[in-house]
Amino acid sequence: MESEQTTPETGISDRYHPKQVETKTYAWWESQNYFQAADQSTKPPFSVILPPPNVTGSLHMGHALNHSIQDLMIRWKRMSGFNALWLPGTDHAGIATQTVVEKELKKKNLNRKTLGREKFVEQIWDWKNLYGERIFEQMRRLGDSCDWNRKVFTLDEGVSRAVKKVFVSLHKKGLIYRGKRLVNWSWPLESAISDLEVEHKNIKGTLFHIQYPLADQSGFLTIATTRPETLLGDTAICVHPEDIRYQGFIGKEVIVPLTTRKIKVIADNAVDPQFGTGALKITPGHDFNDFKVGKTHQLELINILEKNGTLNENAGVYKGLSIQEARKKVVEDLKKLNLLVKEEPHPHSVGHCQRSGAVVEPFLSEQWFLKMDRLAVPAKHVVENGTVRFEPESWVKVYLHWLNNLEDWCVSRQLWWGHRIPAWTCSDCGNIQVSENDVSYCEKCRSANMKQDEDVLDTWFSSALWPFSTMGWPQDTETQKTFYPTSFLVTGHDILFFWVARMIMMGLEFKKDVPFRTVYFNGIVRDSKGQKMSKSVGNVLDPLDLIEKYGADSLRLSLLAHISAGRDLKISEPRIEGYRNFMNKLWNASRFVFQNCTDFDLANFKLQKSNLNSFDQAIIEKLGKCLTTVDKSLHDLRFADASQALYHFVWHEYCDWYLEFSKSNLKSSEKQTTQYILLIVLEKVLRAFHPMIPFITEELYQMHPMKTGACIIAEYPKVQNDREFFKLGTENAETEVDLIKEVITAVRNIRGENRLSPALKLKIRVGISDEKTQKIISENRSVIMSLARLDEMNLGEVGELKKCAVSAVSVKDLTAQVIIPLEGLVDFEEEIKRMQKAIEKCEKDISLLSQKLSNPKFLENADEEVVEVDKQLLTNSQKQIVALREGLTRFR
RNA sequence: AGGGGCAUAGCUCAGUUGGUAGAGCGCCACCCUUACAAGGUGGAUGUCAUCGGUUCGAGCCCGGUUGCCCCUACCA
Repeated sequence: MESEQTTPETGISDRYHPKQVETKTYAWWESQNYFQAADQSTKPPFSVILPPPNVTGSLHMGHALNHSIQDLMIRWKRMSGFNALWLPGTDHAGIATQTVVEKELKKKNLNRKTLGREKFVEQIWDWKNLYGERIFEQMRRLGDSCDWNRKVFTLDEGVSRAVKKVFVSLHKKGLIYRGKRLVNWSWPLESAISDLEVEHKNIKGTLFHIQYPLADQSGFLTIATTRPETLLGDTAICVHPEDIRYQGFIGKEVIVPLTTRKIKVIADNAVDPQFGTGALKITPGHDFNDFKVGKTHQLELINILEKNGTLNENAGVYKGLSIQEARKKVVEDLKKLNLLVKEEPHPHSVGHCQRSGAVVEPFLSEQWFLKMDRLAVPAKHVVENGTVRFEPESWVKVYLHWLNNLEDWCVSRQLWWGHRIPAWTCSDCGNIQVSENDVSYCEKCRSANMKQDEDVLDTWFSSALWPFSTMGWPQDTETQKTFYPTSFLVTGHDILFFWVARMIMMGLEFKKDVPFRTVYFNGIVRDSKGQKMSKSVGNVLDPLDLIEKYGADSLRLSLLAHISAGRDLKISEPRIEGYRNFMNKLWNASRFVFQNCTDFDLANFKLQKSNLNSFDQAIIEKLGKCLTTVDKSLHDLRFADASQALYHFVWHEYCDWYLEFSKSNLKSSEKQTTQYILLIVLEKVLRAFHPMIPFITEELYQMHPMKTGACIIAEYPKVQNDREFFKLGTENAETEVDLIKEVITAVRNIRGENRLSPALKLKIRVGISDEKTQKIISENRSVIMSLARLDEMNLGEVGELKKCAVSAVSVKDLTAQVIIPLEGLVDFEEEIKRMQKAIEKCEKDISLLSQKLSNPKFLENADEEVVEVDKQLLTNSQKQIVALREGLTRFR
């Protein structure tokens, strides 16, 4: 049975309900314009551009991770006095979007070809206007604090202008050129794709050995191929020049099977004599290597394919067949002619189109290319010299290696959705004009028959300009002056080449400065078994479901608390549940504080340093250390460390101990001081935790009597900014409190090990041999008695140990023995075991430490501090073992 | 083939100048102790993959081996 309790005085529920908080809070932040950054400000700038999600996209776990990091950084910087801009936008995602809309059309029995370009593009726009910003709504659920007023779409007019300008400028510089080349062709898309869009997959293929009859009928030459149908485009046979088997064949002619064409046998080093038969058929029109060989030997180039992947008239009777069909047919026909001499299984890797999944065919066509070598040089430098920092650094090598081995980038796509290439061809004289503005007549022949290029640009072309095209470039805007270069980029390493490298090149070329200072590579979110999440496997976790179930903060923290740069992250529901429990813990701790502080008079309270007890000083000390760790971790981009430090402080320092100590202090004359410390520590924690878990912290902050406005724009707590307060914390108090905790833990331990009921109040004795310890224990008698559940505690000599459990505690130079008479309470066997174990541990320590300390080389070489610590440990262990042994003998 | 990464408690992972192995989850036991059972208290569990080297001292540094993962390129 679950029952919902609320506190009458405060009306706060005893469980945290994220749903009741999140939407309301987000709407409030947005209405107050808290996410807005200013183009001009006296504050230092901090800017992040959102890697633009596809308009077809919906929020997945990858986004959740990536955005949690960005939002953490933005909120942290915003609270730390920066003019923080998180600039959102979406990507038109050429192929992806076109595919989605085509599918929609298919349902209505339409297709893009019958619709025509103009109508089809209209349809896509309609679709985009309907669904294109769905992901922004989902981002709001996560809590992303983007400056929504600045949202950009890659096909917006401003961005389009930037794209045209860059294209024209690169063309003028001779970096963009048109060329007829072999490209990776995706026949379902009927478009070229870039090298990066080709995915290599290992498949089980077949190696066919095929005989080519010599033209002089003196015999055969046998070649091996995995793609027999391409023989229809063969224009040579090639062997290695030093291959003795084939010396007699070089220069002769063979007949291409199934045709009447005669082709030459040539020699080239490109052939590996070890592979297959050592003879290679050359098909320059359909193979990248053959294309090169064809070029050096000036071979004819035969194209046997149509754009849609069927064979053309050059394939003779095979015309109209698909590649697969043709392959089957060719093999059959070769068999009939007894020209197929061998088929062997041959595993090899084949390029597939990343988008459509089809096998990529090398295909000769006219495309636009961007020369990369010149752009790559400065892009290498800025990463080498650290102007752009990669985190983790290991990606630098990968990046440089790629830039050193660059092919030119095929930037044209035979699609309809995207930035149309700003180039016009004269139908009369063939002149090509590239221009930012529409071209109406030919500059060469004055003809008005100018036709714009049908192709659009690769989506990544506009993405490469994103850091400045979103800020109004090519116009000279204040936004750019303030926020370019951006401060921080968070992205997956899968788009290091697609996007990051190209942004660096374009930024340097057109803004003369890097696009960002730091790139943080987040890993991939995997399922609990380490598998990639995929629909077909059915292991996809939907962030929106998780938010619905556990709240956005739980999701964010479970991601943030476990990331380390560049490493993949396994996530499962039980983990998120754990962080949901933490939210509840924080909620209830706050509830406790608010309940107990309803009578606290903040306005008239004046903190007296002398009123602070050890617990107060110790918790301030711990909080200071925690905040220092958080600050350092965030600067070092160690988000997990920062999150865990706060998590640990809240649960295991503040809740487990300070709150418990406060219960008796709230009844004492120090009540007001305790209330104040309870409140102020919580208030700082809420602010410090806000960037990771914004919703719950804002909600609790709004209930907090010390709030000033909104948590989201409150100052981020830092020890340096609050020296007066943190000076109140002391190491001495921390040590004292640690000793008190140890004593309490010792009693609980004996109780637990001996299965003594928590309800049973115990009588104990604490053996003490120094005044300092004596003072601490006696001053905190009531707290110890209450938390250890005692009804009697005597201090003094160790005394009589007959039938007593003994536990020795020590913190730094403070030591004590906790002695509990167990006569009549327990089965002694358990207690004997416990004490024997403790003695064994002591013995082990003593032997290890004394061995170390008697080694002269250790004393010589080790740091003084290390030696001191070890000496202290040894002394303590020696003291402890005496009492334990004594106790054990008296037990029997 | 080249490059990179990983191997630590049953699971997921920390462990940043080398100084006696940690957390969370899970597990076991006892507890509705007036913030929280989405909780409290206590407990068990590791030849830190393997071999060798450097060192007074190695989870950490160096070299070899094994196993898994990723990237780039090629595979007629």
